[in-house]
Amino acid sequence: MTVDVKEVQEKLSVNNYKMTSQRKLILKIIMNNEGKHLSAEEIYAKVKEANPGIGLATVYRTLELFSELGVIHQLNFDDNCRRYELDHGEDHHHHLICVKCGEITEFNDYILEEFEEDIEKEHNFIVSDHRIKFYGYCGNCQ
Amino acid sequence: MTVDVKEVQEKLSVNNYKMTSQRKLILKIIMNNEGKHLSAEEIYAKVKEANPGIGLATVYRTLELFSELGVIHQLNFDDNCRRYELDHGEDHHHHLICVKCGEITEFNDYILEEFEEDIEKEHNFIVSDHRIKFYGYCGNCQ
DNA sequence: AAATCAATGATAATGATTATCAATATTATG
DNA sequence: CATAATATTGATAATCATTATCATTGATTT
Ligand SMILES: [Mn+2]
Ligand SMILES: [Mn+2]
Ligand SMILES: [Zn+2]
Ligand SMILES: [Zn+2]
Repeated sequence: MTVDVKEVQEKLSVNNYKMTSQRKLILKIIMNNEGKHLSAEEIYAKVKEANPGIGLATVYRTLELFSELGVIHQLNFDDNCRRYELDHGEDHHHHLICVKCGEITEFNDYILEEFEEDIEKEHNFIVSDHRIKFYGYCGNCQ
Repeated sequence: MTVDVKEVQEKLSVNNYKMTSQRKLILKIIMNNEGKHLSAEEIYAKVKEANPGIGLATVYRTLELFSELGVIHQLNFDDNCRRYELDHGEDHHHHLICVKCGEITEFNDYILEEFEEDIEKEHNFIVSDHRIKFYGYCGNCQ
């Protein structure tokens, strides 16, 4: 379930998109910063280090495109900007959010299988994805 | 765990805030629209019906205040505005989000108790709250 | 090479939220 | 009661993340 450039290239071409140098760079930035949950602006800053000519609009467009293709997905940590991380499909994780310092910790998801089935039956709803956030106090902030 | 006006009045006065007519009206709008997950603008529209003189800023301020006091909490359904609902403390619920039509369905939360304990031990994190969203297809959209 | 289509960069526009500030209401004080 | 002090409000301006626009550039096809 690890994402690699080749796989994304495939996804792009299947959908008649091209792997441009800008898109490749943005992808690499995201891959090299797993667990950092970068925002568009933060990605833009890093992207400019490698290619100062790149435009902010391209970053936003690429993030939108990668989201559509399921390469990445958006996160919301209540800090009024969207954040992004690679979409690892099945073996995904969720987040602990420290309400004091804002630190984000990841934890693996493994418990919701049977719960999903209950939900599907009880509400006639076909679950395709889910997201869990725990709020509380990290080690430093207790 | 049902929220009522008197209780909120108490919370306000304990923290040296006053229950003004505007605040009471906004609270009632939210209480009379349980399950609707109104945004600030939507609340503003309903508030104006009863009191056309009220300002949008007051709505935002009041929502902020109520959030701080734990009377309500924010929701994010990925539609680029914040939505609000009463905070029922312990007996809370979570949301199913139809990715096709956007319908929101509520479901009760009862499974995460033991999971929380695991999390707390494994990550040295004291959980105070959590939020779950399931994405998928509602009955109409399957 | 010319024509066609996709992608980009610069920049303007949008829209939700926040900040400002003068006016008004409420409470405390003499 | 009158007045000072404080809290709240409404109007409006500012902010800032995100989107839209559009001319330019790059790639692909004929
Ligand atoms: Mn993560
Ligand atoms: Mn709800
Ligand atoms: Zn912390
Ligand atoms: Zn639906």
